[in-house]
Amino acid sequence: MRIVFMGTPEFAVPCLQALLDHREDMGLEVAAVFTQPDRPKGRGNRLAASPVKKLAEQYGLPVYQPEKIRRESVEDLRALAPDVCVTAAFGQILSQELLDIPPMGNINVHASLLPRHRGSAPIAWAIWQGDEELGVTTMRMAKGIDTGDMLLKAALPRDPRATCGEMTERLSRLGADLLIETLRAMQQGRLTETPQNEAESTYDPMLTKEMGRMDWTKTARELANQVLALNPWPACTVPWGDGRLKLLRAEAAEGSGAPGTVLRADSREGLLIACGQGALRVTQLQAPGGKAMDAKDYLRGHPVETGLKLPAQEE
RNA sequence: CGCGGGGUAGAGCAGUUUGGUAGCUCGUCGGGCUCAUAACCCGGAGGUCGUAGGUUCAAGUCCUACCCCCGCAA
Repeated sequence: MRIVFMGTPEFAVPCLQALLDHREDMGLEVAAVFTQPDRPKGRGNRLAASPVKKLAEQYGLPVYQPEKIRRESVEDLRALAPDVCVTAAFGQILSQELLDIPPMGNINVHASLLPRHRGSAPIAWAIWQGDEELGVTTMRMAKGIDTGDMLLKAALPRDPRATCGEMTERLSRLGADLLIETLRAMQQGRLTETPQNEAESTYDPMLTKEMGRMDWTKTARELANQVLALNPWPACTVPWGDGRLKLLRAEAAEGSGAPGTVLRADSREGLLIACGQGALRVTQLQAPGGKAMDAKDYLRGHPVETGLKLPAQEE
């Protein structure tokens, strides 16, 4: 089975790796990899290859990095003559013209239990909304964003301590296994396609920095979900000195006071802040210019006054 | 040459401007108080101040080079 793989971030890496691992026993052949162009990144603004590109290069696979795949790559893809096209967090929308090329169709690995959480940040939104289960779905690709028929699903129970970053890692491995299962079923002709229930579908927008602002009038539980959901990016923040304090991990706790008031701040209790209902215990944070550390460690060197008031709602 | 912060006890920090025998909070060890304690009191251990060189009577502090870490922006 001749495959063209399209993916970009860390989440897509296990999928590509899985395809490569099953070249022998399943007769898979990765003909080429499409990924987003190198972007300036990090200190020094040097161009950085995507995680998928790095893996592809390790295996000497042909790499295509079109700025606009719909405009630039129709002929390339046609020439590659794939049987099937597999995508995972590629970051560009494929046109119908591209989707029509592989005779066995297109398979996408999406990091949610569809039809919930269509869109580009499904894991963060699932955590933020307090879903009891997170998961991955393999699907056919269709016009529209994440609207195609579903193939297989796999789920994990919600972990009240896990950040979006950590869940992304777990789900990426789950997704890779599910992809292999899906291809195996396809080869054996026992793949069933299930249309998504449009009534139950939700589409979640891309994350933005503004979403990291804290509304302390919300419940401690909601805010704890928000903190975990937005870690590592864009991260929840509160005004702090000349900059902003990042809240990286938190949990709902007991406590009451005017929303935004620091109730406790010591190396035993951590940073406890009053919410609309209950209080949020910040357990890991990052000060402006500093690195991430446990709240308890931070407070040893940077005493915080009890009673300090953070803005209950920003702008 | 994108902008910037930093490397000082196990942890988090102060001290560097105005060189002069290394300090704070927590942890840790021992003792005490207490029905008891994460509380309190007393006492102790623990640091070649990132590396190399230089200036000086004297360098954590000034100068030079190098290594490592991190934040922002994108």
